[in-house]
Amino acid sequence: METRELRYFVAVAEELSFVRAAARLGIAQPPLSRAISQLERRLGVTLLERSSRGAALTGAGSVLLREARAALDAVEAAERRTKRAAIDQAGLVLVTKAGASTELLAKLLDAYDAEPDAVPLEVLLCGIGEQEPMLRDGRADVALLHLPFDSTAGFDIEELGTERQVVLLPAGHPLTTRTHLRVDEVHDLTGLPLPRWPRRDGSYPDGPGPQVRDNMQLLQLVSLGRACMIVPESVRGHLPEGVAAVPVLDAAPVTTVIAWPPHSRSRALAALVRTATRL
Amino acid sequence: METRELRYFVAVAEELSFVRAAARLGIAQPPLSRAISQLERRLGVTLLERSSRGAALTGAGSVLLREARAALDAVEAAERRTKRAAIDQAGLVLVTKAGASTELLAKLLDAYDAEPDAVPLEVLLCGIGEQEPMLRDGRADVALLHLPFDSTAGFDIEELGTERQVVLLPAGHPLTTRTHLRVDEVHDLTGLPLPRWPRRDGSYPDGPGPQVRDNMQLLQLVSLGRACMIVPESVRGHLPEGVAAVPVLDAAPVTTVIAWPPHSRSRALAALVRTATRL
DNA sequence: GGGCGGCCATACCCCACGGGTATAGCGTGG
DNA sequence: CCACGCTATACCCGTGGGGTATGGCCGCCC
Repeated sequence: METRELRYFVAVAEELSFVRAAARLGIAQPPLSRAISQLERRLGVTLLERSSRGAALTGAGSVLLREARAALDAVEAAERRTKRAAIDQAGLVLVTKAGASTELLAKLLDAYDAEPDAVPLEVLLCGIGEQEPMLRDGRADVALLHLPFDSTAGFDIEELGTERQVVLLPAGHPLTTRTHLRVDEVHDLTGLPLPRWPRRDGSYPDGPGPQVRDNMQLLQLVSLGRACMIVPESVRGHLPEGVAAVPVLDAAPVTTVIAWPPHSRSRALAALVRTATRL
Repeated sequence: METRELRYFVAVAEELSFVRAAARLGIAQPPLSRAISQLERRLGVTLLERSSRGAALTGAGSVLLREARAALDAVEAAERRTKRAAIDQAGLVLVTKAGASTELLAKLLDAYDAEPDAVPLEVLLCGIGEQEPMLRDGRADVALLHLPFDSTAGFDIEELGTERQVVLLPAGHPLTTRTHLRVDEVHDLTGLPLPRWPRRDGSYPDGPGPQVRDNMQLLQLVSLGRACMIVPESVRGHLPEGVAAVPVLDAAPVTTVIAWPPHSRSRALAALVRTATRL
């Protein structure tokens, strides 16, 4: 199988339409139909059920969609990492969620700068759930992830620390006088729904609660009395006016891990991980 | 980058010769030279230093070799898993080292057969270090690995158990009267060297000790008084005549894990893992 | 030191295949 | 029942991947 075939199939499988997929790929529809037919014939497998109103994935097609995405990520990573390896002063790219583990990140950057074989370290702050694909397709070399929110599937990891969670409430809310809360008490807060975060495709789940895209929005909504949110304890250091935090004793503790693609052989990465685990 | 280009590059990088690589690929040498040149030009990176006596990898070339192997494994896995998904009665393929964890494996097979959503389970016994590539390129769905010998890099795992290690000695050897030994005592056994196992490419490391390829050879050599070997405790149940086992207290304990490729969505696999962890 | 052999690059040719246009077949909905 | 939208088929063209022949370069051996 050639990567071109995989790209074509992924386009069709995602669009569920040969016409739209062809447009997205910048080619005409007939060659695309032919390419997919050839792929099916070579594999000896039916990947799509065609109808006069589009296409639907078969079971094998769903498998190939998942596997093809992974394979294309690997190819893309190969290209990116090779290009970067050719640059003399190539540093490391560290990616983490904006606003998370700021304390830890600052300490890590400081400590790493003091290391003997440190290289330039580029810090990339991204949104929810974007770190994993970046690590997988080579846009980043290393990430700070937060269990149980992020998946570490397929990466090497080291745990850096665990913290309890707190609920962010508007200052002056009755519950801010409490020394601690339970999860079910937080869910029962009428008038203070949990916000809705975007899914990977950018759409929002249904339900009550305001739609938020980043931590600034979240903090503002909390201070306005429109939402509450359970977050790791470490954000307490950077709370704006109008937002209070109360520990939630039975919320799942959050573990911060440093993650990198398996089989890495970079000295610089090893030094960074070593530094992180010694913090 | 197309997989054809990656296959070509891997061949050249492994052979360090355009002529031999072309022969291996079944094409003529000039098209291969051209393909690699095109790849380098498109990447804007020099991958190989040519000389009149062959080729040598640059730094970027080594990176691409590693990454290309991973990417090709992913593509191959995509193809294999898609084909298997199209077969109705596709079962699971479990791979483990021949002669290891026999006890555990037997229990697992029994227990899994009793599961409600069990599927046909094919057991593949392979040699040292072959499980990881098989899992990575889709020849197997799940593996029993043994830490710290096998690498679990890039896989999802669950621990199944830990056991101490014993040293296998010829029956009648003076040390067989001891109730336990230390690692340094085993290494000092003159006349009973540790055997040499093949590396991934099939060659053997230098040093004393007989060359062995599998457990049968090993046991025979031990019973002949030509070698000793530190192995997990569970092999004690299947020792032939002429081989004795003595616990080695400070040898690293061996952890058996069940491992599978990340992002699996198979019910059957989930059931197998669940069964294994409940043993 | 010169001829020789092995290796990679260049030059040139050919055809297979990827891509384009035109159009047919077909199911659906107004 | 027709019109629309989707996929499949037919046919053409050009690129580029593969082949052979050959040249240049370097180390080796006589």
